[in-house]
Amino acid sequence: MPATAIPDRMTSQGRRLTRQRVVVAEALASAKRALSAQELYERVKAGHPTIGRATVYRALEAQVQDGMASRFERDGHVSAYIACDAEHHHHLVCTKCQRVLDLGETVVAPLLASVGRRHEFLVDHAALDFYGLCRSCRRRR
Amino acid sequence: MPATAIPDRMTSQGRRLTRQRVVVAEALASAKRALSAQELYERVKAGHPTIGRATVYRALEAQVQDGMASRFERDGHVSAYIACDAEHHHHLVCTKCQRVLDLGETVVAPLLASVGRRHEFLVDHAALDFYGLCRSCRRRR
DNA sequence: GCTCTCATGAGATTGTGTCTCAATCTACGG
DNA sequence: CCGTAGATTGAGACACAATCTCATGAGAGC
Repeated sequence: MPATAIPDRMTSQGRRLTRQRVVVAEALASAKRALSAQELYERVKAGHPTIGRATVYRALEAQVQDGMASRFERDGHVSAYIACDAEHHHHLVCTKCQRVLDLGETVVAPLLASVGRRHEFLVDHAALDFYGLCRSCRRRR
Repeated sequence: MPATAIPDRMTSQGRRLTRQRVVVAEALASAKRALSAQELYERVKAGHPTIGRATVYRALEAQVQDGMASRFERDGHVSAYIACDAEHHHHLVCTKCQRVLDLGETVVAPLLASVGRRHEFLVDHAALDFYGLCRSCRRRR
């Protein structure tokens, strides 16, 4: 039960604050791991049976735009989402337990800079997410 | 018309050399830019009207496995493919003209190493592809 | 409260990618 | 050079995530 006022961050861009988006944001924040839109939809639906699939998709898209969540690709062409703070950073995704570790921008900044310099390439965004096994899943092998 | 003997690289893993896979490989190699499976299917079909969609998908998958092509995600949950040599490397993808520049493994190796060290994370694979504007598209703005 | 919008929800629709299976073709041994 | 075993193909059906539509319902400023 975080004391963080999640709703405060959801009214940017003239967006209205609705109960549904709050519910989706709280569900994602409490998951502490990467979830696909479908998985999140099912979780939310347990407590709010009338919520629509499209609403969950739209809420997730809004969260990504507002910097409250991050999206990346899971095997099988499925988007997965993880709640995160607004600072731009990247992730280590455990392909087994779906837990996510943060990777600070400072670690990857040198790489981004050298790429832009060496190739005269204007980097818009980078898929800088690492997939593998986290420490505990690694030991369990 | 490259003199490179493309077929020589397609018989690994007990795979049989078929006309269809050669056609797909040549089409991708001559594209010089990233193509989705669907785009490639349409190109190939122009010269070989009886080829099946599934065959193109299977051929692309085989090429990725054999290190002859690389796959990455385009917006809208679509896989795109680019022909490349067997050395493992990453890419700079121009989101406007779909041309692809290579990014040598040496540039990203330090990052991979530091990630594994600092987080005790066993990196299986990383989405280390950069999306943005290449030099010529950048100037055209 | 009222009103103007925007958001929602239910389902249809889209589009990528996978699967099935009989017919066909490759590779290889004789 | 031919025959056989088994992988590959092609056509379409299928699975699935994601998007779109549009009437209904709810947010926010007055």
